[in-house]
Amino acid sequence: MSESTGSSQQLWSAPTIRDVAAMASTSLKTVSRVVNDEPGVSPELEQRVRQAIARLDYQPNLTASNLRRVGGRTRSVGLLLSNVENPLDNGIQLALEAAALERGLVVISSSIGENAKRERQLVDIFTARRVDGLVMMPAGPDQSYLTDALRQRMSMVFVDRPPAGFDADAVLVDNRAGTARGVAHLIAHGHRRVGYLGALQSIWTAKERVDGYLDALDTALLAGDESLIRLDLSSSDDSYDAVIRMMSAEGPPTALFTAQNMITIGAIRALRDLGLHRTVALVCFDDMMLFDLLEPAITVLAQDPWAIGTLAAATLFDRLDGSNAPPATHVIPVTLIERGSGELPGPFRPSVDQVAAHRSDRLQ
Amino acid sequence: MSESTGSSQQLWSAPTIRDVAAMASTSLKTVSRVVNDEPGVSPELEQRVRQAIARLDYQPNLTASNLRRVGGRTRSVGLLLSNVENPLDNGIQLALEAAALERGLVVISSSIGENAKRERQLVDIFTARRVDGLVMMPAGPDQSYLTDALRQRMSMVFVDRPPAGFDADAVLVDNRAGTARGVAHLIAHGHRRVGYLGALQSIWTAKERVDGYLDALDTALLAGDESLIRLDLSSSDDSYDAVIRMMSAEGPPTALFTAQNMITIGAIRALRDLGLHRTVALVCFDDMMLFDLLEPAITVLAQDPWAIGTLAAATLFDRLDGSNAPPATHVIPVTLIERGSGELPGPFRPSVDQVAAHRSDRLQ
DNA sequence: CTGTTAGCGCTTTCAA
DNA sequence: TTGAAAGCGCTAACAG
Repeated sequence: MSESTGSSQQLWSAPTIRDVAAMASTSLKTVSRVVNDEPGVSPELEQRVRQAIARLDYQPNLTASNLRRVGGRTRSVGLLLSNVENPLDNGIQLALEAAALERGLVVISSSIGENAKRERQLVDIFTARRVDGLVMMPAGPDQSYLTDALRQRMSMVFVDRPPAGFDADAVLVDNRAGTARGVAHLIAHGHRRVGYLGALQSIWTAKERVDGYLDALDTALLAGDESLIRLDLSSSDDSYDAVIRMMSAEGPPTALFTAQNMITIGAIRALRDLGLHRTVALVCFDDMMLFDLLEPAITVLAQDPWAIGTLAAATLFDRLDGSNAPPATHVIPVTLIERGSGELPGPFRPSVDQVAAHRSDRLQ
Repeated sequence: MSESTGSSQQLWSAPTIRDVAAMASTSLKTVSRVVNDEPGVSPELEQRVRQAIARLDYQPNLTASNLRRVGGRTRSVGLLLSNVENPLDNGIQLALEAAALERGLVVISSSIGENAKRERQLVDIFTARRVDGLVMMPAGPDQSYLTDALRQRMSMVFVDRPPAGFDADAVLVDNRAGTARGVAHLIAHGHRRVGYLGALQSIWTAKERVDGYLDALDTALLAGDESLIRLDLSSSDDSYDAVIRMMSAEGPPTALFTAQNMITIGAIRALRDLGLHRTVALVCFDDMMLFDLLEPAITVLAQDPWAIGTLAAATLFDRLDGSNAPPATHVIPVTLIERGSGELPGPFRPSVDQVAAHRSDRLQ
């Protein structure tokens, strides 16, 4: 341990376990025992060691200890999200951090965006740091670059989107059934022309949701109409434009389903500007703060980020504890929250049957 | 490198640099050179080594390499936020992650909440992991547990709140002046009784903001009124109750200033329920998505999380690069965004002078 | 109870 | 251009 000459920090080095041992006039191993609360150190010696630790302001170097420790675990887990500014991602991060802290793990996180290359780059970085486990929301179309060999050293759990070309645990949401229910809700309220505004089709959830929309049309024996479907919207501005155009065209929809929160915001703006927000019904995938304070308040299919994050953490920890069960996929339900925008009536008065059918569906 | 027997992952170990050297029939050091792009390896040998790396799916162990490397940097930075679900925290995290990635650093993050004990616990955890730098939003009232010795090894930058009892770089926001400007805005619009709803006084920003409120009253030669001030609100429900009570009491305010986003949400709900949202003016600290879509739209003092995070990152990197300048505090301005709720007129018609004064103030 | 020796995976130093 | 040896800070295995 050398003193700083006062210039840059590199010149100063942290006290090591040797410095402590020297100051306490004992051996390296004894200090190690004290630091790790291992038994077999006399109270007097322990006292001396603790004093030396305090005096030197010694902090054990966890990365060095992990190197030799059995199993070589770093007690860290990686988290690869799409975008920390998204409420779903936040909730998952918060839940994982809470679960990890309880277990003495730290979370290393980074945002991928929707970029396959960056996904691989970040997986490499995390692998090089030897995280014990990885929770990820994959961006790329294919995860076959992940190998079984890698899985041996790093447990992996996918959230929100399943892996492709690689078999692993996943915690998903019932995008398809949820969307179908939301669209059925609009149909039950008398709508026959329901517009659909979807996100980038490269995203798995986006594809599932369109399928759910088509399912609902099928179930109601309604024909799909190309002019009512706009996909690959990547911002609220995209969505704004799409809604303006769709509502201004021939045979506009009487209701809209927006498949993601940024798209929803653009749609709300557009409906306002057209003066149609109290006329055209709206159901959205993803809840957001303040949706309940808009007029009309927004009817949504709400996901449960905390549940997703908590289940992902539990699944990961099972693997870390040595579970060898075959990979499983967990699906978390979404909740339809009726607030007004989705209950604006359509031109076809709902029959008692339809409403009843819808009600019983909801109870299920 | 031993094969797995198929049970648990601990039995399998990752290929090491030795395995690669053996397979390429060369020495350890040569492989190291190839991995680190050091010069002095013949093309043929390099080729052999790269093949072995690919065949073994070798990934260098970064933590092991950092152990011996000069300076001993782990190329990681810690981020301690208050709450990842807060938009300000998100923005800072996103900006820091982006800056860190560009520099080849990873970000280890965790949320403190408003708990001083947890703050220290997390600082210890990050110290033990030898992060090169730390960006933190302190929760506790005192950071004197941080030492100069520690600073030598771990650069520190505080965001949103300054450290107490320890001198370090900080990136703050002009909470006091910003709040004063927001309150002056209400006064200029004819209000004399402005209610104030504030967060936990244990939080530095909360204290600054009350002071700003009092400053504005002083400047306008208005007397403060205890019944118009509610502090230590910790949730939107708290805020809701406080507003209901304040508006139902004798001599209610004609305008409100809410000092934080959750408090704002409670206040908006309360005003709605009282049917006063088009009557009582409202200016808020912190912007949120959808504030512009409420009726009336919400006038806010907006912070710039990206600017805060980017500046914090730049400041931290300066230190990592060896800067020894005395610690500096940077203050980022807030922006008043007029949207309607803050421009609802009060009982005292503004004089031309007042409006003019206010306008020129805004230009500054 | 205490200490010694070896070695984790890698970089450094220095010699060939 | 290449490699052997030493050692980063710590724990494991095995002595005393």
